[in-house]
Amino acid sequence: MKKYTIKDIAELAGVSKGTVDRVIHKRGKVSQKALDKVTKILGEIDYQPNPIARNLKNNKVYQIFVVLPDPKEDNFWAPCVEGVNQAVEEFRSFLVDIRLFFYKPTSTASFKEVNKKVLELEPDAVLLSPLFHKESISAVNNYRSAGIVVSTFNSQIVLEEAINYVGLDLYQSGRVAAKLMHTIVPDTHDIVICHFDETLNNAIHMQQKEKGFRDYFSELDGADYTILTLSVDQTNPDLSLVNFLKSQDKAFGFFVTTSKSYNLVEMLQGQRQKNIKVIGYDLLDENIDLLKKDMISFLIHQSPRTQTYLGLTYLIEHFLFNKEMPNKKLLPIGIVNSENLITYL
Amino acid sequence: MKKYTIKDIAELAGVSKGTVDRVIHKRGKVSQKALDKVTKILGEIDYQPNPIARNLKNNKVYQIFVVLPDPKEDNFWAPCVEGVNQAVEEFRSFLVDIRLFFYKPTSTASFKEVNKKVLELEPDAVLLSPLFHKESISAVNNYRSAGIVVSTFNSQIVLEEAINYVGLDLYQSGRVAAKLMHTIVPDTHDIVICHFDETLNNAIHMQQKEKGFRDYFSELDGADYTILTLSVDQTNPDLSLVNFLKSQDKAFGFFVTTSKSYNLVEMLQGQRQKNIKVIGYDLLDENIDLLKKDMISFLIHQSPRTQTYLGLTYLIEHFLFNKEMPNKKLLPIGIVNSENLITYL
DNA sequence: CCAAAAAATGTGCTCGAACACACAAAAAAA
DNA sequence: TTTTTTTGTGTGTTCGAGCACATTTTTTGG
Repeated sequence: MKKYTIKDIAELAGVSKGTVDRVIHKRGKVSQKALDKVTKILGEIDYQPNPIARNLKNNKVYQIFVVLPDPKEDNFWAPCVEGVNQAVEEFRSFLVDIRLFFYKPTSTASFKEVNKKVLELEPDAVLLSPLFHKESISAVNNYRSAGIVVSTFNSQIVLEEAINYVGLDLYQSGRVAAKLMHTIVPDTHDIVICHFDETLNNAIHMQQKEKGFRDYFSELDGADYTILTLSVDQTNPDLSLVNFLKSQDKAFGFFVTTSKSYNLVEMLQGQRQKNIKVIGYDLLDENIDLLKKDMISFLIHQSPRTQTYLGLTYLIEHFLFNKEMPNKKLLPIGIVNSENLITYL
Repeated sequence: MKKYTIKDIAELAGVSKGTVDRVIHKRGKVSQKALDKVTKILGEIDYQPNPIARNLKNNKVYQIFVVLPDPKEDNFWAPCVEGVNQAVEEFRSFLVDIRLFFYKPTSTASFKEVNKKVLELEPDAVLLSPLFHKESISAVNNYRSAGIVVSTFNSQIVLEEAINYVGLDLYQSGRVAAKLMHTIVPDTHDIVICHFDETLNNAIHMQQKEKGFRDYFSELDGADYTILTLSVDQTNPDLSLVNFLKSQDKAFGFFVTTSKSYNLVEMLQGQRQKNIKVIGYDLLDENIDLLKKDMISFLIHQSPRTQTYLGLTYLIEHFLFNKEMPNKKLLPIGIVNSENLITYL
């Protein structure tokens, strides 16, 4: 349990702490004889440099910038800001400077602009929500060539070199929804996958979720579900399919791939159909309300707050304490009903 | 964003750092004039002592001992040990010494003995699983009068002074199970609450869960469920009620309040009754197996691994970085089905 | 009024790692 | 052999907080 210091090693090897330091950091200027002596000791004991002392001398304020959509434009991002604030609070007395940068979730131009600005400010690390796939890859590459550490959250992007990611396995979350649907809805119901979004930003998101959902049912045997896909552009809602559904007296199960379940429920609420089950994503106030009223059966929790909080924590502890960062942290896919809801808030 | 040091304050107030130190730590021996000057500056700026520098001088190896049931006796505790190991790994290079102490979950004598041993070793903190209520209170009091910090996990005990706790709200977890049962089982089914345990250690546990479960249904209107309670002593299983259930051709929903769902399924599997739904606790291998086979509908995850990991993290960061410990950390009540299972492992 | 006691204040060292710099020893050039 | 250069080694300082101890200032009592 003894913790060795550089001084201890120096004494054991019969050299000075400067020499030990040079050996450890491979700074050269060490004779073969001295190198052998120190290497021998290092092999015998388990030397762990004291990360606290190391950082003390460093005495550098690490700048970590968080880039994400403006929660005023889409409330889904509000908990992410809370997660950031929690990290700020928790590391207030440490030498870190965390700043928030918002972009418009509907504008790739805004995304580019904000990333350009952040790049010019030369932070030590960026925690990024890579909403736009192509632009994100280019942004990440820019950061990297400037020697800036990049972590991502909420949606995964694929790059040659691994990139840190904190978030859900979206494909699997689709499967989770499917399993829940299968549990609460018999195959006499038709199942509708709903894509709700202002634009097609979330295209990859939604595709991954749909794929998981459909895969689950196609792997099923002994059950015959009909599964439809419905895309709704919120700004100009094409109600034809919805109207069709309303006209039917059939029972339905809806899987909403975005946080906009409440929109679907709104659209359907004129017609009081009893045999409708809705499964969606995210604990927005509007969704919570409907979950409590049993008009939504389950919500899948993407833990937005935890995503930014954890992402930041990993970065901070990496810089301050030389801790290793997991390069992929997949969060538990939370199934939320009206009763475990409060434990997630 | 500027981080002030004692030296900064000393210069601003026109005194020496020694005087500032005496003011901050209220060590006295300071004139009214100097005190006023320093207090004024302290009021103007936001001084946060650098926790890293503080701890450097301290240079103390903190001993934190974990007391929990032997996982060899009850496999439920194995993930707790993993959580401990994760914390050990993560803080390897810090000045902490974490040790495990096991007691027999069936023996209060063993519990007492282990706690006595730990008390004599005088650690700085103890993370305790307070399985036996009365004995736990006495153990906690002993630790406290010896100036040892105590945190608890997995089950809550009530004391005059608040005690740190990391774990589930068990009452609420009962309600979650009830909501799930209500979602998947119509009121033509009878519902059976099953208490499985070797001894009655878990009495409080199970009572809290049962209360939550029953409360949910009694608050329900427009549905008429019949709810029975079945206690099974595993060492000498009284099968009378089980036999009764088998003889019936009715459909049932079972809520198992312990991790022993697999025992129930075992007992019932002779009679292939289709209309049986089981909801239980904990991701034991046996339960996981049945969850995948759809013979258990949902498992409630108590996050044993996270409980010890978080409990330790709080203690370590409290000692090393003067971070505040939340005195009650209620973890999310995880609803697990066959698809989100892997995200919890 | 002055010495002694008491109170107030400042200085200096420690913790461990990191690195600059000074110095010493060996090797190369004169 | 002497003077440079090169290479190797050790010493000393820094970071910020905390506390022991030395020093200065003020107060008290004879």
